[in-house]
Amino acid sequence: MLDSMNKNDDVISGVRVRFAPSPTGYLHIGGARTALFNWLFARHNNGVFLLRIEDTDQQRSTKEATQAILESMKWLGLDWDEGPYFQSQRLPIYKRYAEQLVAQGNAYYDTDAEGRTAIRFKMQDNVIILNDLVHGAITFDAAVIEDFVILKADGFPSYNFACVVDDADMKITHVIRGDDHISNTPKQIALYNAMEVRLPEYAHIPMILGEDGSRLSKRHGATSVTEYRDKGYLPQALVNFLALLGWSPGNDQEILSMREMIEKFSLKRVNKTSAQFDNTKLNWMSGQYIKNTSIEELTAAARLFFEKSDIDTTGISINRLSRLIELYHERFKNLQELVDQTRFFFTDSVEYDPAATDKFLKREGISEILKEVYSAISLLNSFDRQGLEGCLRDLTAKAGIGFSKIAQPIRVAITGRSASAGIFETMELLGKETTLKRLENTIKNMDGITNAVGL
RNA sequence: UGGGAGGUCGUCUAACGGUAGGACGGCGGACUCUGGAUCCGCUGGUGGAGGUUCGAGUCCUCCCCUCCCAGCCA
Repeated sequence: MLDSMNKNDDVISGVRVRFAPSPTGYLHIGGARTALFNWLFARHNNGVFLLRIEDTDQQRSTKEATQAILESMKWLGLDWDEGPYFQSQRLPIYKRYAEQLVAQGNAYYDTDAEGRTAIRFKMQDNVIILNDLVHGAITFDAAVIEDFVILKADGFPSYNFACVVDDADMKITHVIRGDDHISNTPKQIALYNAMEVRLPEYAHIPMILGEDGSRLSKRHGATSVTEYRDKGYLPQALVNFLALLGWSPGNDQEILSMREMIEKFSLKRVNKTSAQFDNTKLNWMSGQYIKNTSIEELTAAARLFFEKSDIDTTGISINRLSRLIELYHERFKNLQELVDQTRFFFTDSVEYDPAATDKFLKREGISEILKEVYSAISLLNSFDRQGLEGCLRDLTAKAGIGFSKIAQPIRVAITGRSASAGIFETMELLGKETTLKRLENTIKNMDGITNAVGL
């Protein structure tokens, strides 16, 4: 590393860690958090972070999943120094080690009822102690662990074996992974011992659960990094949020840049308790990041996002689009919300929220009020926020009504919604022509309705 | 069932054995334009029962609950 991100004196030298997903689906947020902790640990210690694809299940592994995982890693900003290595390309290595274990008497050939012959590792009757960096010492009685397959009949290694062979071969110094692997660890330690390889350090980090406290699965809605990207979350926001699931910097600071996370990250401050993924708090954090992002940056990102949402922005200048973003800057928590809130800006056929029209338009006297608004502002020479405010406040003052009496009907008429950015700013941005047209259409529709009812 | 891990506000978290604090949410105000924006305030917790101790979220015992491993899945 040319520019060392960490100048603290707690740096461990020679650190090599890895993230080793199996390519059976998208990168989910639990895996992303495991990758993040490994990455933070590597960067904090100026070590090496490598990627290894555990594609040893020929049925379930796909090229598409591998691509999706790599893309998600890049999107999150988790760059790797080595790899990706593919276990499917290392078959001879596993075979060699497995046969050596057989030769040593630590493993044996075993044929099952279906006639498939595999190599099975023989567990001893000893006590195995795992000194975990997060959990402390954990003791296992190896006698209760059954012999397990290390090399399958198809020549592929099983998980525990491939993991140990590769971690040893790739000189991994710290194994940081989900604590669902704690129960696998005594098997892996037994393998290390049989292979006479030095053990890595272990840090088993707590799992991330769904919002109902159960293990993450598809029925929890969005669980993959890809889905959060597609909803328009900023990668840094998701990273920051994930970092704080199971780790804290030791104070009350919640918004941390990548650099700060790297500086402050320590396995000592990783806790043992699983965390439920709370989308509501993610939204809050995402909103914080949106607010801290410049209008220029947001405008560029928003344009891409609008296009992906089938909203044509080609006729809208950067200047005009950035004015829209500026108005809504503090009102959206992800780009999808921006799209939902500002659809009215891009179309002449505004979608009207029925609840909003019921509450603010389909009321007695509203049509008359809007007509007055219409004629008042159509006389304005400078259709800007100051001119509009002066004109409309004047109108309500003369009529002796509260300003919200006209603000809400106008808002619904021109945006279709009961909540929006400031009403003068919105009218200014839409422009005189569009504003008047929408008011006119609204008035026509209302009169049509009231006439029909015979009022 | 056997083995393993873990239980602090609804959620994420903090607390050398020494006043259980922060954040999100929720609720309530304020903003003579909305609120799903912003600001302010409030609410709410150590799974249960014993024990050790001047003092227990923290240490001990028993119980309860959740999750993981026990696949030729990872």
